[in-house]
Amino acid sequence: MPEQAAGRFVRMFLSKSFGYALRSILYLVLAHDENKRIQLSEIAGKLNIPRHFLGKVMKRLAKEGVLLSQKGPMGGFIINGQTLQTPLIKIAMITGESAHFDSCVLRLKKCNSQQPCPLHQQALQIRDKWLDLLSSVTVSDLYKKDQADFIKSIANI
Amino acid sequence: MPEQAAGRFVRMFLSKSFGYALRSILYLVLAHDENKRIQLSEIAGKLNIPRHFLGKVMKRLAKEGVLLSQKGPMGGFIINGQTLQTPLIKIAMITGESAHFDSCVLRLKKCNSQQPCPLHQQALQIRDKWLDLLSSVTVSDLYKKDQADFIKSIANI
DNA sequence: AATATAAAAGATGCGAACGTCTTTTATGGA
DNA sequence: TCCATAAAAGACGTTCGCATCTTTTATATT
Repeated sequence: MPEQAAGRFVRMFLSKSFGYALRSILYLVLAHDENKRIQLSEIAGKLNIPRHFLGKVMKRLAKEGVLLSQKGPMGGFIINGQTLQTPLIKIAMITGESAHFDSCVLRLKKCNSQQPCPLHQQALQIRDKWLDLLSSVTVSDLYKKDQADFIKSIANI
Repeated sequence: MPEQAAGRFVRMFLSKSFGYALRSILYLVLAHDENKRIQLSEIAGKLNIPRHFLGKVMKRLAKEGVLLSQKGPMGGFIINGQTLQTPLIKIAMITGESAHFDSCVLRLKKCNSQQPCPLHQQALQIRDKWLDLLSSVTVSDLYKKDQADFIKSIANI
């Protein structure tokens, strides 16, 4: 089973909004200059993200305290004390709007912890690994690990 | 992070079509009677699956050889020699129509094996565990493991 | 051969994630 | 105080997985 082909049939990913949010946050982190706010149009332009769509994502991030926003002339977005310490799972929760997660990965209706399907435990373990990973990794972890490659990831379209 | 809440924000599941396919196959396995074909309306009715939608799923399964179909009076669906040996990943591939899987779980555009993002390896490992599980488990494995609970899972809505 | 049956096939509709456009609100500066 | 700027907010459009309905094709029975 070629990895690329198989991946198409199993969904294990985050929303597009999540990707937009993460890349925008990293952009703000890299471009951070004390007191200088960065505007939506710059972020959307540099990262090639639909501007108005990104506006909604950024609004939610600001509302949740992951970053700061300011209206008006010289306004824009800027990181705050929380930004670097934000775990990825928080960004996922802020941007994730899909409410239809079935606890049984096989979609068997009567499957639960009391009456688990044969895959229940193994599937839960894998999902928990995934959640643990997103919970343990923060924005600063990403920023630190391999910065050179990272800047490219962000700046390039 | 409560497990149930977190699950809503991370997508790791199979399509509805997959669930319909799997449950229908298991139904055919359990209800199997030499030479007696089972009709779409019975399966859809018993499993509470939209009939016409299931028709398309079953058609694909038959076309791929996972089971047999026959038109006309006394027609219907029936398992064949392959059915029990079918790994779940095959059902996922047949029923999976989502073609938009990004190799980078963080949706970073420049992330690949040459230039991996900080989560790339860990995320791939988790995804591979998930793919391995689906590749190693066959229909007969599900059928055998805990049959009593299973029949309930299938027969109940 | 004619008929009834059941899957195959195709047209159409729905809802949610994703995306675009316009209007409103807040704010720094003239 | 007025104006320009930039985010906030909300209306509207698009796409795709999911679902429904109708028509066509194949086949067992008469």
